[in-house]
Amino acid sequence: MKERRRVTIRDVADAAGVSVATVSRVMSGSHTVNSDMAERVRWAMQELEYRPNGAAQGLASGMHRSVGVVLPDLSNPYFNDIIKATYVGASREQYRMLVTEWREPGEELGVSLDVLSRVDGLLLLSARMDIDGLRDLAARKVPTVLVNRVELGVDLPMVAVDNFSAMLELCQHLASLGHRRVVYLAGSPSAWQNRERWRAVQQARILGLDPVMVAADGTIEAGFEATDEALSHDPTALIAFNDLAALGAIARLRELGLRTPADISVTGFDDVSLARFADPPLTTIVSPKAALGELAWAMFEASLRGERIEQPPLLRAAFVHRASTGPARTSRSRV
Amino acid sequence: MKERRRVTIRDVADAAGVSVATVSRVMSGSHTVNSDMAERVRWAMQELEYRPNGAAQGLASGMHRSVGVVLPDLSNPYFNDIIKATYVGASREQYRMLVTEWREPGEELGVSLDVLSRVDGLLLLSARMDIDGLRDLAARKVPTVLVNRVELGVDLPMVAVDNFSAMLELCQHLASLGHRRVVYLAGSPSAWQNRERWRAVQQARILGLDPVMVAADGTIEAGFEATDEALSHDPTALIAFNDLAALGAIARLRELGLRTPADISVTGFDDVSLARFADPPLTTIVSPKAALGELAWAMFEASLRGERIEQPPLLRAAFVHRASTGPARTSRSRV
DNA sequence: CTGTTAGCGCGTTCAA
DNA sequence: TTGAACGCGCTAACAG
Repeated sequence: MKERRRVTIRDVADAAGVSVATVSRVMSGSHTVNSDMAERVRWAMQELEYRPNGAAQGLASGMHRSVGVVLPDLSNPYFNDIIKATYVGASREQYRMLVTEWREPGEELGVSLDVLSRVDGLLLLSARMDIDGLRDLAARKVPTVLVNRVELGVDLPMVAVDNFSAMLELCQHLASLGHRRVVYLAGSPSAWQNRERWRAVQQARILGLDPVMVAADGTIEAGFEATDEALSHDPTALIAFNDLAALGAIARLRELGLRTPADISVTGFDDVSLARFADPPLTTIVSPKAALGELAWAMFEASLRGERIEQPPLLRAAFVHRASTGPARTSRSRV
Repeated sequence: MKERRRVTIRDVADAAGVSVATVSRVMSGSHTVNSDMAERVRWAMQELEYRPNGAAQGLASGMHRSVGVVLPDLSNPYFNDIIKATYVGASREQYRMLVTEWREPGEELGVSLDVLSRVDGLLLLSARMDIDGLRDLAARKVPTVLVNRVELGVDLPMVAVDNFSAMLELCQHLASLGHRRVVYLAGSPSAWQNRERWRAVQQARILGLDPVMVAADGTIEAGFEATDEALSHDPTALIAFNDLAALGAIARLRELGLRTPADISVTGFDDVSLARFADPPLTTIVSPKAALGELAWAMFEASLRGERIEQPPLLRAAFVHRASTGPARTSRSRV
């Protein structure tokens, strides 16, 4: 295992007794190469343990064979399954994944642009930048797909779950259990998914629901902390923005001596892997995270090839009734 | 938002009426530049919305300003906090993060090498490749730090948690509660952390524990499914490789009508964010995931600068007693 | 089918 | 202090 200078295409060419162009050709799988010449080249590459320099390839060809993934928060486990599915697609095509989070709202566009010189395009997960930002990106004609966000009037391929219908179905479920006074534990106000879900909850007035919104932000901690304020509205059910917030809420309710669902029902959204193992198992919406990731990659790939992409329909998310919801308790003051 | 050709350093130079070299200098913060010239350049960069081409910078300077993060499984939320902390450090230094998982054991080295042509170095999270692989990497003299793995005889900086001591402390806790017959729900056999934790559990024989190992793999599902076999050994406590497996086990126990900890105690490891919100809240080990990520980045950075790195001591992980453990039930057959 | 060569965009000598 | 010119490693014409 001796130390060695980086071996370049030049070294391979010399070792094989051919030109660098030929080496480049066998790498790209060009069929216009004499087969035993190609064999010699491959042998030399093996022998020298040649690894093409990605930066050089990118600079010369304009293709980087990597995709930029931009998301709000790396620590949020919700994105894991999406990223995973995307990664599977990407690696199948020998693509690498450059992951960036932005944290500060307002940094999102900057971060995206920054990474643009090292990738062939972008996957924007749960983008929250304003429409102008999206338009800016769209105008750059760089393959970019929006995941978990739908924005009419922006010329970008997008893939998202039908949050509205799913949430409405969940509300229907609650209504049928006799719930009326409910609190929506909100996600980030600037998140499209939050707006859709809240829109559905409001729509559910026609089902008899009487919803109030309480701010949180889709983390366990936020769900935990927002619960006290939620209870001040004397609800029979808590509709959390997502599973994490729901889990946090349940933990707080337990602390307060309130039983779920006997005293109060709680619903989640997403069906993270823990949801069904929680106590009680969470009534929630199964968002097709893997499908989302796969589809996002597929659209990205199509976009790379310059194909004109037809907008796929919103992905359906299934409602699943587990044990965290039950009949509304009859209206008497809580414990 | 008109469409436009990529603006290069040339454009900036022209707009500012200077040479490209000068522009390059102000970018690198060279102090040998006339200040109003520098000002003009900065103005031109602003005006043209100039973004240096990363690939070109990488090619010219030999630095890619990005780090490769290699891990076993993107969907495992355990890594989120580590990656997050690493990312914070990296982005502070304008570094990007190229993330890759390997899935198939045996692909790890290949994946690592593959990414090496586009990054300045590697962060190997919970690496499971064999020593020869590590040595191969070490011989390449590329900045590489091992996270969650310690391997004497490999010349690579490494940072890890003191799994052994922490697990021993946890065992001490169980022993003091009168537990004797315990089952260790194992993680991946090739994971260093698993080996360390199991080693500690075995060591705990001197504390009176009588441990049996049952295969699992550190996921909720695996913990859930391994529980039945674990019970066949009639333990009073389950020591799970990590929190996820513990949570899965508890879910299964509940299904079986066994109460935690009244009928059987369960411990986790890591203290993922859900652990304290679970029912019952998990007795576990708080691994300093953020510190791990920060330290990993710091060591990587030092390694980049060519500094000789002194091996830091293992990070201490605190034991935390919550409600999933209690006195061993007196020995009578289970329900 | 193969080799020569001109860039890709930028960092970095080396003179001036 | 500044600019001209070379080279980083590779791809993609263009010749032959």
